[in-house]
Amino acid sequence: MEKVARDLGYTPSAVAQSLRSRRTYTIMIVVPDITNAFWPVFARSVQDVVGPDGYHAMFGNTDARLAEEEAFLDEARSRRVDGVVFIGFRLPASRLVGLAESGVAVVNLGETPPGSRVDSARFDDQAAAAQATKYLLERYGPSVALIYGDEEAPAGRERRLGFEEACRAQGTEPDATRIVKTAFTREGGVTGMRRLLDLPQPPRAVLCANDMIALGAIDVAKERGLRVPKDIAIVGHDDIDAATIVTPQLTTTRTDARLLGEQAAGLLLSRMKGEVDGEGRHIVIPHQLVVRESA
Amino acid sequence: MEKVARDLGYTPSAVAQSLRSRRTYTIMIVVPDITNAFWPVFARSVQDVVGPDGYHAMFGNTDARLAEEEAFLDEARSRRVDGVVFIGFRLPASRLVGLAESGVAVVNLGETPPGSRVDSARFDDQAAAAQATKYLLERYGPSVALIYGDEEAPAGRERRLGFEEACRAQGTEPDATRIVKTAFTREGGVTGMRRLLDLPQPPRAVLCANDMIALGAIDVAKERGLRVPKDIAIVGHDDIDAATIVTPQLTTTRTDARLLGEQAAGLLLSRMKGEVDGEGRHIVIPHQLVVRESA
DNA sequence: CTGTTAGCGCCTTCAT
DNA sequence: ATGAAGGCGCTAACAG
Repeated sequence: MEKVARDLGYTPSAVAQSLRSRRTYTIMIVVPDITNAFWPVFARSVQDVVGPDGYHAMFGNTDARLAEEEAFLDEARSRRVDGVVFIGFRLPASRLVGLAESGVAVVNLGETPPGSRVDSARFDDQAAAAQATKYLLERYGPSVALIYGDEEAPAGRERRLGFEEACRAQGTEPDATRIVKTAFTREGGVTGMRRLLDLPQPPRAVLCANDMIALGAIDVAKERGLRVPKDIAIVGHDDIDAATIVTPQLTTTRTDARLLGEQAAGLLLSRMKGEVDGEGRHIVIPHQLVVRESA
Repeated sequence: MEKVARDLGYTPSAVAQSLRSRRTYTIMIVVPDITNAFWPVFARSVQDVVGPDGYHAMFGNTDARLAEEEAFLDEARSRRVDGVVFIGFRLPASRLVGLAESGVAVVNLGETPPGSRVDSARFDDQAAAAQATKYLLERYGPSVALIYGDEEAPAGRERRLGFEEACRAQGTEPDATRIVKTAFTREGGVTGMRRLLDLPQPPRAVLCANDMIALGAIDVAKERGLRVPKDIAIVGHDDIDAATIVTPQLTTTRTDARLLGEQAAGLLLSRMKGEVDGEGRHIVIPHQLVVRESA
């Protein structure tokens, strides 16, 4: 009977099943841009963890825009997904509380208000930036600069804070003209580095808030005939594949996207399976300064 | 009334709507590995095209394995998705016919049997490889080699065919010892290049079946103190971001992932919206040899 | 124009 | 053991 049906090409409707069972076996992963090398690795690793339990993933690209962040959260609600992995650049994490309250598993990739049912997994970007800055200060002296992107984004703000924290810890008040805000892209790195090198007293070392910026900074150094790190040292953040492809290979902070994904997915899964039901759990993933050639 | 409901936090259930309307506004994108730089760009561009019409995307990573390719197709059936974008490495394209027949919009990223309702968008990999090989032959003489990956994969086979076609067209019978099969990865490029350089008569120029292989090949050339392209010329395929990050910048065939995505999504969308209903349409996307520094 | 009803496909419950 | 019924939440069709 069942066999006959299956031979006839019958497949049970997951949507009817979902309506009845109130489970969709669907999660939604909302990231700024799947095109940025970090996120595919992250997404893949989340999928690899939840897949064996029958969960499949939908993706949202917000481009770090508020409207998109809200739209995907609404979509997640509407579609009755079982879980959401979210990283908000504009939307306060508090906006996730309601979703979580309504029974969907929510993992936020960033600082998260305690006391809710929202889980979180994140890196301590401020500490990472502080560590990298300290490394630069000790090795190349007080003439350090920062190129970073979007101030609104937690990643941007935290890394700037870490940079300033490390400067102050060494007794150097961070110099505003040496903190350049552009964009988290290679092009942003080009712009930022040009601005720094055009200063009356260019810096000896530059912390870039991510590897793409660092790549652009290296482009400019080469273009001006400067040797890295001999004339100017450059540090990135993320450790994307390109970090070992570029010459000189990039010294950078490794934030392991795969590990973040596994941890986030673990939190999500345990909640979706009902193994956990209380208050949010919060994981900080360790980072690591990888010293290569550029500083 | 409706306003009150919405203020109370009510959101219509998309799953009930789907059951009723028989439309899920969901598409499934099945690729080998979202972690390979080409696919995020492709996926993003598909999403950007279908998103405005309310469609959202699920992703499947097959790792080019038959079981996964089948599993995701089954999942697509079961979930009653409105459309599928599929690239099969193991599964014959004919397996898509049934799905398409049952009313879901299907776009195959590869050669596709005519006479079905399956649409397709693809590059002509054979022609691309032939063109790149011809360039190498004209510029560096008959001593050319090929490093490629998976023979089962259409991309692998077609590129090898193109290489051989171009050799024969120049009157050189392709030399089997100079056709190395490894894997479509940087590591595969390392392995392949070592094998070629250890030959009694190493080649003067190497066609790599993708950029990752070419990156590995460049690693080996550097490690052995060979200058690229002075001592050995290297050409890639894909034009990933890393192609302009590596030194020397890679000469490669650009296959525009964004364009492929837009075209595929266009085909998909027109069918999902019922604007088209007949036999499959087939698009071949133009490629382009981008000459940079490595050859 | 507002209100009721039936059924999308499934699964759990209850009855036979 | 097999079978029938009800309802998950929605919307199209129909009635008042």
